[in-house]
Amino acid sequence: VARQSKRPGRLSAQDRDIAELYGEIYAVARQIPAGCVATYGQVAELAGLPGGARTVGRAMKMLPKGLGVPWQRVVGKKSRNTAKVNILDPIGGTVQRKLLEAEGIEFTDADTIRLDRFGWLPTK
DNA sequence: CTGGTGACCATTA
DNA sequence: TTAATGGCCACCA
Repeated sequence: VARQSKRPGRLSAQDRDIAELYGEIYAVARQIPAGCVATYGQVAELAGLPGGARTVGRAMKMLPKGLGVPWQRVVGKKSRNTAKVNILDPIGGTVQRKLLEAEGIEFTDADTIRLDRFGWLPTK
């Protein structure tokens, strides 16, 4: 199937446009209540992007300031029941932990959060 | 187009 | 538990 020679409109993620995609991601992130965290994969799934965790990460990276999106509440997954803040990240760095602690989130380790205590349970 | 990169994740050893 | 591997998908050179 020689379909790629045309480059129609890069519809990799179904038929959603990129801007709409990021808008959806930001909309989901805004729904995370203070004092809770959600994983990248969780946000991706709620935004209609199963398996698009990296896309969420990229959306957060390019997040414009002043949009009111609580980026600090989107964290990486460590194990089945824990999430982690990447302290080594040059963007969020240690700032993310301070912001989360200011919202009442407690760390069980230098970079670990227990999801059974602070994980966001979406109100289906 | 190709190839490399990464605010990720699941699986395997 | 950690480390390595493969997959994922948008972005960039």
